[in-house]
Amino acid sequence: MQNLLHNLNPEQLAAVTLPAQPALILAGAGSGKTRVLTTRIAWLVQTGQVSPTGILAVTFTNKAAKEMLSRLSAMLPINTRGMWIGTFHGLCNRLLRAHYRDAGLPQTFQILDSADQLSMIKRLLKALNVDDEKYPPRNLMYFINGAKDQGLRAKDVEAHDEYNRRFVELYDAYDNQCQREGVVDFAELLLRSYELLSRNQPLREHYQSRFRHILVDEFQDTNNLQYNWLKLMAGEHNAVFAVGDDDQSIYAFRGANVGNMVAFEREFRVQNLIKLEQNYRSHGHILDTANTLIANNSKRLGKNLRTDAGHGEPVRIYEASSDIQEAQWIIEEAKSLINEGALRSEVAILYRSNAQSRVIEHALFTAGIPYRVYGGQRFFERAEIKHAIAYLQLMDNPHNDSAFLRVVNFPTRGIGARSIEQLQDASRQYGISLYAAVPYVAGKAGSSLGSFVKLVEAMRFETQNLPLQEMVKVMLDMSGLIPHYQTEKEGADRIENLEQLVSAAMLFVSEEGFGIDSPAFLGPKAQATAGTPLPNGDEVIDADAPLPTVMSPLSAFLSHASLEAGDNQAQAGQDALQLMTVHSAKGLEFDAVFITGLEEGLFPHENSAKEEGGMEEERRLMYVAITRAKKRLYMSFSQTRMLHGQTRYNMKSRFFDELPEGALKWLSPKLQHHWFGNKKSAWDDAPESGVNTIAQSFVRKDVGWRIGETVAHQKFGEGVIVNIEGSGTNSRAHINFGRHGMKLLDLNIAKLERVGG
DNA sequence: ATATCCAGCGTTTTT
DNA sequence: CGCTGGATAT
Repeated sequence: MQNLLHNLNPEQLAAVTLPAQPALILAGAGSGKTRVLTTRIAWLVQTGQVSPTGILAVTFTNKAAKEMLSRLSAMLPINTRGMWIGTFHGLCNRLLRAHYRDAGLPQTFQILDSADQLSMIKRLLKALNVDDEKYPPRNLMYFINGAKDQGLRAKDVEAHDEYNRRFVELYDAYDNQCQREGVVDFAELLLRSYELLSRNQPLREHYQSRFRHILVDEFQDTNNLQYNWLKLMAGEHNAVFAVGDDDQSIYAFRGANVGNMVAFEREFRVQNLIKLEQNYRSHGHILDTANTLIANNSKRLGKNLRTDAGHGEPVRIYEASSDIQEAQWIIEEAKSLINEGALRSEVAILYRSNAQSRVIEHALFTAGIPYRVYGGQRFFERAEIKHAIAYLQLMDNPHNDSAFLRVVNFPTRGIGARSIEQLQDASRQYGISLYAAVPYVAGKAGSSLGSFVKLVEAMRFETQNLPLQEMVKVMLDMSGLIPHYQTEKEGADRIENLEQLVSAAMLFVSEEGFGIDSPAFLGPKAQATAGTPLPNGDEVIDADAPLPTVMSPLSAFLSHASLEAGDNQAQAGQDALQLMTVHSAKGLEFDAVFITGLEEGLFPHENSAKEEGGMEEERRLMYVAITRAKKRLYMSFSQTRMLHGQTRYNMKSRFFDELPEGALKWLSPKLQHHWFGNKKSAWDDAPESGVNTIAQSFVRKDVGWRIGETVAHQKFGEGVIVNIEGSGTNSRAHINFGRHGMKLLDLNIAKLERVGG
């Protein structure tokens, strides 16, 4: 135990060893948050205060859960089985699998990912003859998910007008359809288990008496439903240990509610509030920069990071003439960092929106520097994998209409739109799944559909009692997917991925313990004598009953495929520069970080101005970006940028005005906007020549002002001339005043001053 | 049933 | 600019 606690600072130690009471840990960036969480669990177990089965630890991502698990097994001699450590969704899935009957779900219920959900909604709208111009599927999806995240069923949603009433109706119809098909979306996993626990008292009390300690990671990211779920699990007596950082709350747009931190403090009457402000990641100037910036936010719980590391290097700021030139500068700097011995994987290039990566990628590609872009397509999201998964889904639950439609005619087997229409009519008429409706379709369509049903049934029959990876192999053989892709020109990669699916299944079996000697493979009879009672309504059984009794390996694998879509970074393996959005950088750290495109409209993003609290969220995002850097931080912005096919002239980000001058070093002379003045500007010697010539073509000498020029206005401050129209006494200019927005000013009336010229 | 064209659109994302 | 999805042509 001494080992466990040594090397903790006083605040960390205090947090780790708090009594079994509600606690809120405000953990700043790089303050050892994960360490505190895992050490707390290890300490509780090791001091005998709680058995491993009494621990419930919740995270948002699978990555975080895995990290916690692996650190724990390094700390504790005992195995971590029996602890519930996972994502909200993963844990809810576990709960629902164990108590599927009480939850009103079929044993083989399947999980829709966002793409499945959207296609299901589209299908529903079509079936109900709803105008999808008036009710866009995407909006309906947001509506449904938003309501579920608030814990609201269709009947609970208040609609104030006809339009919204229709949304509510469609929400209800959607839920009914899901129930018919035996599928649940992500939000449903949470809502369903929330409802299960709240109406089933014995079950609730069972879990409440089990989980004495509930630990929550990234608490600032919880939505209202998750918060209420936690409240239910905690009951009156369990100790909730919430760790979070309000300054790093950047997911309001998807329902996260920072207010949960304050609510938690109040509702749980938190007596133990500990701030972790000692930062072990960044050098002083970087930290000062972060602190000074975030101090501009008014809604904060209050926290100031400190470091023992010394000032370190100043934060370098660079003004580029164009996005292309910005990219070239980044690459030059990155090159010299690497020459100085930096690892490529320790250098990150961050941007606000994905579209910005293109220019940077292009430059990196040309320069032949290995790089890796995060946020690409994930393994289980690939089309060929989705098709294979759909076959597996049909084998496990043939009433999944989405899966049915995806592969009924893939590879093509002569089942066209007309056959499907007939089938959908029948399914609607009898209120049954497409699969079940097949016998009701007559004629040629009926017979080709019939042979598809026979195929699925043959797959089920052939794979009975086979290990999971063999099931996948048989499915691949019988489906005809591989021959189909063999005839495609780009099919080789797809076939390779399909083969990887077999490996994924194998890996899953070995990791999750669905091995060959697990009861699942002993067949139904052996299972019945294995002595584990099946869950039913009369008896509370714990979700720790050996999983195969509640979930077949196939069901488990399909859950895994939906809940953990796989790696989302390309070209893993080699040492490469790291490119990603600021959002995906959260939780990571790098020796050197570039924050790029720091311009009004981009970062802070223009849309954030419209939203309540939007600007503060952008500032937190900037805070997250800054605090990713350990030793060296660069920030850059550009005077012109190609966005959506047109050139934009942006002001530099307002965030520059909120940084401590003493910690900064401007690499380019300030105020270089006089492109066409007498002085030679810094980038006249730049390797590319596009910008000046393009801009020059817009010079309007007759009105005395130039496009791209920075001007100052008494009321609006500094702005950039974006366009000039008219001439002489009738000339007006569109000027981008950044935070004051775009203005159209009469050049003969407005009193403008040149800036820097 | 597949290829090709064009209109429309464009913040952030995990499960 | 570059992608997606719907509509049309072969």
